[in-house]
Amino acid sequence: VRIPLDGPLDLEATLHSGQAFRWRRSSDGWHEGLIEGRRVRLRVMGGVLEADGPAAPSRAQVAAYLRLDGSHEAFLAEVRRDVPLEAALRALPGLRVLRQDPWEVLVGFVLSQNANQQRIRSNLEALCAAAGRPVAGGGPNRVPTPSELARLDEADLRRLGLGYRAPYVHAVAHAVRDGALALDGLRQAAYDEALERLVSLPGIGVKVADCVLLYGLGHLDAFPVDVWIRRVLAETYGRTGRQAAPLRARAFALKRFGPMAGYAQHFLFHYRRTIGPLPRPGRKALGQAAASAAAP
DNA sequence: TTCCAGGTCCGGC
DNA sequence: GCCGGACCTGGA
Repeated sequence: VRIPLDGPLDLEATLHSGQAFRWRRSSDGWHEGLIEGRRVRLRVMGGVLEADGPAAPSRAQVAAYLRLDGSHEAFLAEVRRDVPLEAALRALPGLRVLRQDPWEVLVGFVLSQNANQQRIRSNLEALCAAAGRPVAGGGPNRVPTPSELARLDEADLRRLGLGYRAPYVHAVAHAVRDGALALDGLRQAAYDEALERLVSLPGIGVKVADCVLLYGLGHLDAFPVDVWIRRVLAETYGRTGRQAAPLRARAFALKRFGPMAGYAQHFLFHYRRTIGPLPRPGRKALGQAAASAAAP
């Protein structure tokens, strides 16, 4: 499949910025992974996205996953920009927030607590190898469904190297399998209600829930606050302590960036992780408290 | 060897 | 409500 692109698409940044954990770089700029459980490799050449493989996902599935449907441009058009965000958007022109399967995102981010990207990946692959179905064309298995994952007990999960996350994964698999948590139902739910439902599960706090909402459930107003965003809030916006607590941070972000603040978060996050501290807004643009806190 | 990694839970103020 | 410590494990 060949899909002509309207604007820049940076697969390297998009697929390896910590929103998805299973993509692998292969030779010549190709990235290999699964979309909708189908094996595919992707690359961008001369303004065209190439997606191929023997049983590759459809054009529509690829386009939806990468937001080649105008939703990325809608973000660019509608987001409110300040100096730091403008710098991040300019430095990362091809970065996008993927539209992923919420179940896969949920499992990935439950594994993410107190871990690094490499460990998250290795744990996730271990789960897929142990409980997921094989894929046509070989390669890594699909992410196990809730029922498939629920067949492993806590001891099994610990043997796979999940550590203390084992009971969390076990509980989450059972909750989704048994319908105690209906993920797809959370798409239409209001942010507050969806957050409350997710956080009620063991091992899911506000940070993980926000990631599931943003990366998997289309709640672009979810604003995950992790250590990197905490750094941005402190260094760039002079917000520390209570001012950086998730609830207040989200309110601040929505006011500053608008209803797609979560999408903007991914740019701030990736910039801070891969490039460094963001430029600071002019004093006038900061809130009064922040401006006085930032003063010498 | 020691420390840290995209957090969450639990107990004490 | 807020603050601090423990928590599996693998890699630097």
